[in-house]
Amino acid sequence: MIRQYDKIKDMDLSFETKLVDHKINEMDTGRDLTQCICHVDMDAFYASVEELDDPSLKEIPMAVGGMHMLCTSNYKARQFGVRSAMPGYLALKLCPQLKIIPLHFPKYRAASAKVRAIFAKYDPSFLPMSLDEAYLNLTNYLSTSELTPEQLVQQIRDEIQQETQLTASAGIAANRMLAKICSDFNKPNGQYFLPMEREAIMKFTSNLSIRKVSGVGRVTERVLQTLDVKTCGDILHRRAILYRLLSPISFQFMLKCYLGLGSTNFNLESDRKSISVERTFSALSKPDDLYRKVDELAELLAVDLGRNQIQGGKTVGIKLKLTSFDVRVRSKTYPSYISKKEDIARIVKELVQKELPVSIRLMGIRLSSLPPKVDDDHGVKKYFKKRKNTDAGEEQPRKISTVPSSPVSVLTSTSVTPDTHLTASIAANENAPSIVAVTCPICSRSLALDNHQFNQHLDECLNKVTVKAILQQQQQNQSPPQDQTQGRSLLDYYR
DNA sequence: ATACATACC
DNA sequence: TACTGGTATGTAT
Repeated sequence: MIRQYDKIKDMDLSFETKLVDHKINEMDTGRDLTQCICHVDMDAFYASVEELDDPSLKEIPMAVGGMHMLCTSNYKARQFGVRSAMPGYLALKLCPQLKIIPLHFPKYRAASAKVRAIFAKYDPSFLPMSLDEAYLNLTNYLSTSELTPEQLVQQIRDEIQQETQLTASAGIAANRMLAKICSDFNKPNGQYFLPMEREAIMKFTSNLSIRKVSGVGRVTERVLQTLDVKTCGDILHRRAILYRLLSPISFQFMLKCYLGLGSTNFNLESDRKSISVERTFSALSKPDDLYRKVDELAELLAVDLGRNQIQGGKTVGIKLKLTSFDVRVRSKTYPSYISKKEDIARIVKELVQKELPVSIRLMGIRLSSLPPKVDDDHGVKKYFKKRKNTDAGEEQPRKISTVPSSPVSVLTSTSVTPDTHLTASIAANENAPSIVAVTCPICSRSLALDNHQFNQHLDECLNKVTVKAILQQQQQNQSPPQDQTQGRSLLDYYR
């Protein structure tokens, strides 16, 4: 990617900038500020539950988990650098006095149930993310109450503390992405309210470390750092470069970060794409042992399928982690849906067999290519539910990576007007709202339009059908483009 | 369609 | 002793 970057960093990207600005404007205008979303996060949940049972644990550094992995640590332990997701033995090196408590899931589930009962009072369709974390849509409740969002959330947190003697932190904002970030701001036992207003949100994101955004991990952070993007606000300055370097999905996610856009939709189950189970164990290599594992996992997966009301999947996959820690993933797709545990086991065994001989410490099996979710809604409701609207996008960011090249050059390369002319025209347009002759980069037509009209024209031009048609036409009319992949990203935006 | 990588908790 | 474990999904080939 660095090479790609070097190649384009000195190029004239004013057209890309224009295109991206158009997109930004569109997204900004479509912003939904009508919802009040709250993210509640219990403080050091498992550790706090353990402290309830044994208050003496509060006085010492303590963590919950095992030698292989810790799930949570109390705040005393965090002072030593003991974190969740850290192997216990390593934590002991940092903090030899650390007391490690084994997991007691039934207790955590019981505590979680109490908390969830409270959530349900304020939002019956609250969205639990794990035992200790949930999103609430407070819009409805607030509309029937005199309380401000902050007062309401304070009340909810008070209630949690009364009922469970556990503390929670919360974030209140216009969407899930922002609420999640806010819940981290005054942790532990605090809350942060980000008003559901455009200006407040833009100010908030402008200085917000990109790493705070859920979905941006260590790797992505580093990649972005290379491009001088540290905060969500930085994305604006680098928008043209990002547009050229990132995949359409990643780029759109970047724009959402910049604008502080996120989902307000709580229906996660609707677009699940796969279901899987995996287990780690002490090294196995005898085929019989492996096949026994397959049967165990197939059983678990079949149960999970039933519990989630999933009919089956056409693709069956395995994951093997060798004792060398290498990971192998294999899969096979069938014309019909696989769901019975016997069928799963049989296919998985075939896949495993091809990998023999192996010595593994983990086996996972997966079903994907799931059937489209059956909509059991009757009546008019479904017409509202089904709309996979433009923005409905969950927080689905993940992989940042390069896209081979930009679609723009292939589009402009066919236009009668050279790039330089085009950008000059647009630039002229910028400062003088008068009518200027431009060549539309999409349809190549010469147009006499003012800035507003030009944008409107872009709108019309930039829809799936038009773009597809044009790309097709270009492929016919033109000697093969230097780069076959070029049409891709632009199409993907409007798919 | 398949393999691999990153992220979250 | 020991670098987690379970699930989802984006991206490259």
